[in-house]
Amino acid sequence: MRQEDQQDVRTLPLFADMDAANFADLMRVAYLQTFPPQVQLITEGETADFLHIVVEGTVEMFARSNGRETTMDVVRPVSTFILAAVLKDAAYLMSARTLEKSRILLIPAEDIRAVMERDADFDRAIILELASCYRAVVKAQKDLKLRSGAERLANYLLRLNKMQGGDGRLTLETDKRTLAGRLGMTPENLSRAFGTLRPYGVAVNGADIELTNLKDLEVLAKPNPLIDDPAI
Amino acid sequence: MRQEDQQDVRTLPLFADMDAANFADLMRVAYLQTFPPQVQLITEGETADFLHIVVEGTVEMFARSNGRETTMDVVRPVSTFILAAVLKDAAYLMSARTLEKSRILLIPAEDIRAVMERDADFDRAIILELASCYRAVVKAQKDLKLRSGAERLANYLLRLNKMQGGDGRLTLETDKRTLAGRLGMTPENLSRAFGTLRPYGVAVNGADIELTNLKDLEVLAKPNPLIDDPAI
DNA sequence: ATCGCGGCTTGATAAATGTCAAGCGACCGG
DNA sequence: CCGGTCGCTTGACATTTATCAAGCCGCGAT
Repeated sequence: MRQEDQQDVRTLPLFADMDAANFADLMRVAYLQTFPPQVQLITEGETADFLHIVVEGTVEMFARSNGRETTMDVVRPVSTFILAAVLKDAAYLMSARTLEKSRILLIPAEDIRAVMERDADFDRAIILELASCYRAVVKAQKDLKLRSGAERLANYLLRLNKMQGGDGRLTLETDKRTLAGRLGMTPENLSRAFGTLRPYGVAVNGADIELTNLKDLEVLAKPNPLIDDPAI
Repeated sequence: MRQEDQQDVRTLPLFADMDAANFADLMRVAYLQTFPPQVQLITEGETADFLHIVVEGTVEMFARSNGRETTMDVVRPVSTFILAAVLKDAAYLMSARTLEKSRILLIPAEDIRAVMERDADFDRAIILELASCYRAVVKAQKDLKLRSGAERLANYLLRLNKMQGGDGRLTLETDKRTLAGRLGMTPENLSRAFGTLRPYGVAVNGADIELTNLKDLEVLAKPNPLIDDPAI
């Protein structure tokens, strides 16, 4: 494992404050693996063997039931996923697959739990991380239950715009099929939602989007910090 | 505060393993308050001053955006709510109101955070509690995104049946309006969903429900432990 | 008992969303 | 260059869900 990757992982809030020796222990038992696109990393229902950290690439979290499938989240570097299952030593609730070539750091779940037993700083970092994850899902649920499809798309675009510099020019992070699932709609409906937003200054060219009338778009989207602000 | 209530709170996983002196400290600064029905306890957007624990009664968690409102959860004794906001010292993402006369234990947020700094057992209990809360919301999101309204109702009835003895006779815990919001539909649609389930052996009489054909109902509902099993 | 209110249901209709099928256009391999 | 695949879009249609309006029913107050 490259020193540089290790540094990146260390900067994660989850690991930043923990004891150096404990961090070194985790890195010793961890291993880094590179996966091609469209590889399923974990499957819902299996028990959590490893904490996963996306060091490079993109990972989609998804879930199935009946015959249906939906995207739950898209994870980009550098961040962890399925922390809760690892801590509870429980079954994964979501599956994960790579969307592009990705490097994933795998830390055995039992080692995470062992360090948790002896490193109080790590515990506090875990608490804050879990609390943030929890709040993120609550926000996603409010988004789903309180907004229409077009409104969800509009707010997503406004958030992405802010993340990418806020100049009104932005690029989608995934293909539109995945974006549709994430927004809780079908790909066909996503196309139509883009159509609905055109009069509000949303110009689409493949994955490149231009927002030429932020004011009107915000009137439609009615962004709400308690749903859309990732920092809260 | 009654000794009996204190014992009930102590049995919560969150407090069960913590140091006795620290628990006593928390109980000393906590205060118990009784509220009539339909009192709003907290408002989304305000910062988290207290950890709330429902000792008796029922509390509805809800959220608003645009002009819409939805039920996020219904909390019954004995359990905590808005733990994540307290730990992060952040704004509430949800509002809460009593549905019936309720006794609520309030513990100042700063005291919770102070004990968290010095009690490692408490930290581990918080971690498990937060991980459980997180997984509960993930399950709720899967329920919303992967099932139709009637399917959500069918699975809800099956879960409630199990919780109330599993003999096919059960009583709804809230009025139907609140249940509808919780299931992500309008009250009108809940009525129609009950109608859809009648051929599957669901007999409704006010808040009393009888399930006379569990087999058929399960074929329709297709329950999935990774959504419906609260223990996982 | 009667009135009125609130919770719930029902019907009619509209809006949102999903499904199925077709077609366009970019990209890739032969 | 050609043919095929794939992602996306579009149209027609079905289904689901929401909205609006009316009515029913049980219950408490008068």
